[in-house]
Amino acid sequence: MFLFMKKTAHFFKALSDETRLRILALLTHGELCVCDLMATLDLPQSTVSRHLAYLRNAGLVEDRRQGIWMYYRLANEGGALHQELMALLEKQLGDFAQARQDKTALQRYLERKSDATCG
Amino acid sequence: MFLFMKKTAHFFKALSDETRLRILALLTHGELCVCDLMATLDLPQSTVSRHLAYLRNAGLVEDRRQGIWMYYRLANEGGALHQELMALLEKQLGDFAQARQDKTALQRYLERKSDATCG
DNA sequence: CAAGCATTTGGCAATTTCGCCAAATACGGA
DNA sequence: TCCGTATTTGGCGAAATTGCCAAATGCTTG
Repeated sequence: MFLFMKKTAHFFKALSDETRLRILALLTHGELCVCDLMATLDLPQSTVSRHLAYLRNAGLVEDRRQGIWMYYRLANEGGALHQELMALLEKQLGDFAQARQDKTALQRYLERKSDATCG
Repeated sequence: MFLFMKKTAHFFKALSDETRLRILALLTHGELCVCDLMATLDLPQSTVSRHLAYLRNAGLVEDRRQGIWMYYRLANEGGALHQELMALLEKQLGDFAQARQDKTALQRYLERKSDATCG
């Protein structure tokens, strides 16, 4: 049921910030831990956490706790508009210069990351 | 070229307000004058004008001056993301309760409107 | 339960946004 | 050019947003 404009406006507001778009682009490659995101984006934990909370409230991501780590992934529930919009985003987000850069940074980080940490 | 996140974020920000979504929904029925919009939405001219300016800056609508009247319509230029998003919106905006209500109000207003005014 | 790491939340300053009134601007007609 | 109508813009206060630091919370392990 995605019939209320207020909710939809909130949904779009969640998409209206560059940092959140970067996070969503990274999440199109799969579930990630907060620490992965802060390392990749080079932002303080609290900033990343705030944006993730914003995305969760808007229904764009879902979280999962595993021990001390919180994993976030793209949400796949939602109404028709949500579904189609997410499909569109997953298809297009990778085209952004910033997203490509972030993807490289993520890969480099994941290679170096010790198995002892999350994931 | 819709490759810059900042621009895309701004685009989504334009979609993140209920009043602007209502305006866009009305414009899916065709070009409208500012006075049509303010009568239909029951909002002051300045408020409508500000939202239209916001939408124009974000590339979502185009304007056309005819005498003293300004007509606004949905923009059809833009990159792939813009195009697909607009198609999605035009398809779905009519499903909102508020949009249906506004559409009725618009029709009623257009019937009563004197031919002497705009349009 | 104490320590330590991962994460969230409180709070602050700077910026943006929103709705509205009032003033300015744009245009057409007398 | 002056007037009236349509529209935009300036400016105000209230509210939301953003990024960050610091403090609080959650969870696991000893």
